[in-house]
Amino acid sequence: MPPPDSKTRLAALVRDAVANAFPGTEVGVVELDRPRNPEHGDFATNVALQLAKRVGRKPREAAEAIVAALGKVAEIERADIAGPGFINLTLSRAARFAIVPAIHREGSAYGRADVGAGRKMMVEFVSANPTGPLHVGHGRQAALGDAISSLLECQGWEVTREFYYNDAGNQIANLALSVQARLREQRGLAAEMPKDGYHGEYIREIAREYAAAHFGDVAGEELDQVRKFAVEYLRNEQDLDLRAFGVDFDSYFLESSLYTDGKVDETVRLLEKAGHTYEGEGALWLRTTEFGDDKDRVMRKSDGTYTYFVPDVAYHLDKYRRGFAHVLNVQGADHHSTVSRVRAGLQALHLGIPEGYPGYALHKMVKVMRGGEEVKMSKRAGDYVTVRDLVDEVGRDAVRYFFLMRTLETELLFDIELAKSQSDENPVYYVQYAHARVCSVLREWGGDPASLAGADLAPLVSPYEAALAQSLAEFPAVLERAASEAAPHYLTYYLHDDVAARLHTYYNAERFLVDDESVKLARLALVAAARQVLGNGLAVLGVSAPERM
RNA sequence: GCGCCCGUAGCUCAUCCGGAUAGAGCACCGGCCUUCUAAGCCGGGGGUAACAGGUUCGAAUCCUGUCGGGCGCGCCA
Repeated sequence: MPPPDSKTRLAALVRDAVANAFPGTEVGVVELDRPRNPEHGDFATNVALQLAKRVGRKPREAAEAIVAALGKVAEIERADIAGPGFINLTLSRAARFAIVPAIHREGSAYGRADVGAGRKMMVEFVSANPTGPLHVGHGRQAALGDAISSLLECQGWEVTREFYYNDAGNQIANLALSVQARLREQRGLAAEMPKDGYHGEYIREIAREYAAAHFGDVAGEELDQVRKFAVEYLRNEQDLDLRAFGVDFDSYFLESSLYTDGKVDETVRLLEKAGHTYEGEGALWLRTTEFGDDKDRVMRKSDGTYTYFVPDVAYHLDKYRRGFAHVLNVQGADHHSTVSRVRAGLQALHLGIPEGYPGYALHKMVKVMRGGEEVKMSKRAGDYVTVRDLVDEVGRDAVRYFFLMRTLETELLFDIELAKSQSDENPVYYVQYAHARVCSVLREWGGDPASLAGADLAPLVSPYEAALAQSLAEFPAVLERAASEAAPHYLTYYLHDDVAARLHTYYNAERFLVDDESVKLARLALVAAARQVLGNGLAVLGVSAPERM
């Protein structure tokens, strides 16, 4: 394991100082912030402000007592009291650059942690129904789910990426009827699209493919056969799209298997046995209101079939039984009502499943703009932008990065013209370019990068170098936060604003391949460490880190 | 009507587990390429953080209300 970074170490020192200055006072976690203003040192803490009232002292006096108790420490060059009572800490140079050899030592493992301790975690995402190609919303989800999975893996979780697809139910029936109608149409027979049919061009394509695969088989238009063909066809198309997008799943789960394996029936029996069901209006209901839902839910309709709610509960019970005590479902926010419903259903089983199970990461939908106008998307009308379109036109890296830059709760605006015509301005290039630039410098230098691990860093004196080293030291904390909050955007902003930007600034301010050998090696060691962090970060996001651009 | 989310620069968005002067990209203005990649760097203009209260030494951040927007409220999935 890596040694604690300077921030952790400083926090511990301050904590001890507080304990010494004010014996018997509960300190809790000491927060260290990185001030925006460099004059405020490398780290600042507000402990004195928070403690002042409790210890009956003025904030500045409390700060003075803490600084006095801190005494002289090798890592800290200065401890100043500022403003209402902030304590500003300035690191010694050695402490500031200690991160550089550590990064060289750890290489691609730098930033990893072990909070997961090898425990199993399932991330379910995309889970598109096989009724059409993947659209931009699925693209956002694919990018998010994959990045969140990678983040969790970085934190020591054993992650399984699962895709759940609904291959049963009305939507599939409509798909089959739609294809069948096109098929008959193409054969010159009487045909009528179902009321809720799918009108996209791809339905005609499936019909043509079907006809080609069943040449001369005039009778071969039975619904069941058409349905199987269409589902298989679309599943394959979706897989191709996902592969082109660089997303791989560990497992695919079929909703239909819940019926064939008897898991739906078993779930119903368990719920009845637990005593939370009742008959009413010809249907079987579950009292989900007893578990936080806002109204009771129908389990079995009066026609004898189940609502989607039952297989949903059966599916999550199955996840739990497969040994996934930790599950994160990445879904569109339009599904948020299912959260309380599924959890209520699981609680009603009385099987000891935790209340917050499963976890959810809900994201807002993607709004597509074309030429300044919103593209209204309708799946049934077949009018929408696919993942394939985006990857072909904008490029995989740019699309992924763009999807990951936004917080989940923001509606994501994807301007097609902008993405296409100005793809050079996409932030991903800025980050990739920073990586390529360092590669270029190291190529030019021609030495062995591994030899930089032991470089003497004393020649590093500029503020650009201090700032860059500080940013590099924050990488593990950024990963930790991004993983625990399922928020990859923390990582995209960090790579862009804190690493790439500082690297570009440094690049413009100083030359690396200077005559003075010791200065050269020190600078190369620093930028090589930056390259490592960029590479590690981009790998987590599923974005390539090019050596040349 | 009820529930969840959102409202920050001309535009797209960060910051939000309370901290010091609210940041970045695009757009606009002015500088920087005989030098390791100018897809870059430096500087400038641009803000009542929707609005009104409250809590606090301190609020974009927490609480309440109002207004505006999105999503969800089926024996559809």
